[in-house]
Amino acid sequence: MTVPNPTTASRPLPPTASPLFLREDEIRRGIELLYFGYSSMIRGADAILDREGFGRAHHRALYFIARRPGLPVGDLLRLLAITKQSLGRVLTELQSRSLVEQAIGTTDRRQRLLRLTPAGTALEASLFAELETGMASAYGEAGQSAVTGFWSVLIGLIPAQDRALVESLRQG
Amino acid sequence: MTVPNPTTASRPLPPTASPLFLREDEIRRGIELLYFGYSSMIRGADAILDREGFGRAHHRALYFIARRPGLPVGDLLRLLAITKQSLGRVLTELQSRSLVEQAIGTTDRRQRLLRLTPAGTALEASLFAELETGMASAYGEAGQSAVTGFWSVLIGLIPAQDRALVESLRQG
DNA sequence: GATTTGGGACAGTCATGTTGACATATCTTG
DNA sequence: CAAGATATGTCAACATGACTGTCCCAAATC
Repeated sequence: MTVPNPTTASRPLPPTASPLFLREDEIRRGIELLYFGYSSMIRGADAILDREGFGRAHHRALYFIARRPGLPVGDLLRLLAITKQSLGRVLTELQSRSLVEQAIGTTDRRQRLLRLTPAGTALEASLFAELETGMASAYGEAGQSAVTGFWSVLIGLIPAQDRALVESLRQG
Repeated sequence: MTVPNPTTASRPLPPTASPLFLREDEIRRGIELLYFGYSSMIRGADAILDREGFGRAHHRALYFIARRPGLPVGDLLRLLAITKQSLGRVLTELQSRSLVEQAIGTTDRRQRLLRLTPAGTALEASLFAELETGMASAYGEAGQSAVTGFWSVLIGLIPAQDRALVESLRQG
């Protein structure tokens, strides 16, 4: 723990409480806004998913395959941080609905490279549009420098050894 | 929809694609960092929850009761945005483990006002410490102005009619 | 007195995660 | 080339935390 231990409730208001108290409130505010912001962002896509008979797990798979066409199964597994069995069920469903297809890896023939079919691309685009609506208006309200701060705090939340994985998604 | 519809993949690189393309990448970066940042933040508490035989639903209930001692069940329901039945099970478990207790409402005797027992306070404090570790170091790395931006983008993600609920948690 | 509201409880279902074991194809290395 | 490591898929069994729908009681409000 890099910080002294502030207990939560009924602190008896010591004379010098103010900075520590404010800090805890700032931490709690971050926790809460992150929780509600995240929940709000994904809520928009849920109606589409329901209509299609899918859940959030399907959405996450579609999202990352859209983002990185040709993604091997193992990479997707590491991104989602779930077990092979959980992912397997989701991928089987997406493939049986012809939203995702596989190709044998070129350099490593053990790999199955995932990509969206045209139907999958269309569904992912409609899901993305839902998220985008909220995110774009939040960016617009907050302004560019706020967006930079938003990113940098979130990056700081990700353990150092996981950051490369996230950065690997970036545009290129 | 407040924005034109940018489709995701295989856009045939029109001459003026660059600004739109960059914007989509910025939106996707926000989506991804929010997903990974949120996941990273809560992952720390999971080990404690496992050890106690609880799940994230219990954590969320403990968190909000700690944050607003004397919270009525209905308010907690609105914060968590789950059904009464789902919350009921969680509260029953927390009460049977003597972490949460109820009192009859003073102004409205139908209400059940929730608060943590000393044991509940201790557990919540240990869970909070896990979240705090990550959040405090992310704040420290990013700096105060980034934190402000972080908050303001997240607030922008929350639908206007829900913001009052979130703000009602603030310190006071 | 009638209706609404706050809370609780029942049964049943579903989505999504888990563990552990095992199979197959392919790549890498001694 | 043989042996081991890796990428993937698949099975059974299970846990959690959501859901819907229905019903109930007590207290507040009209």
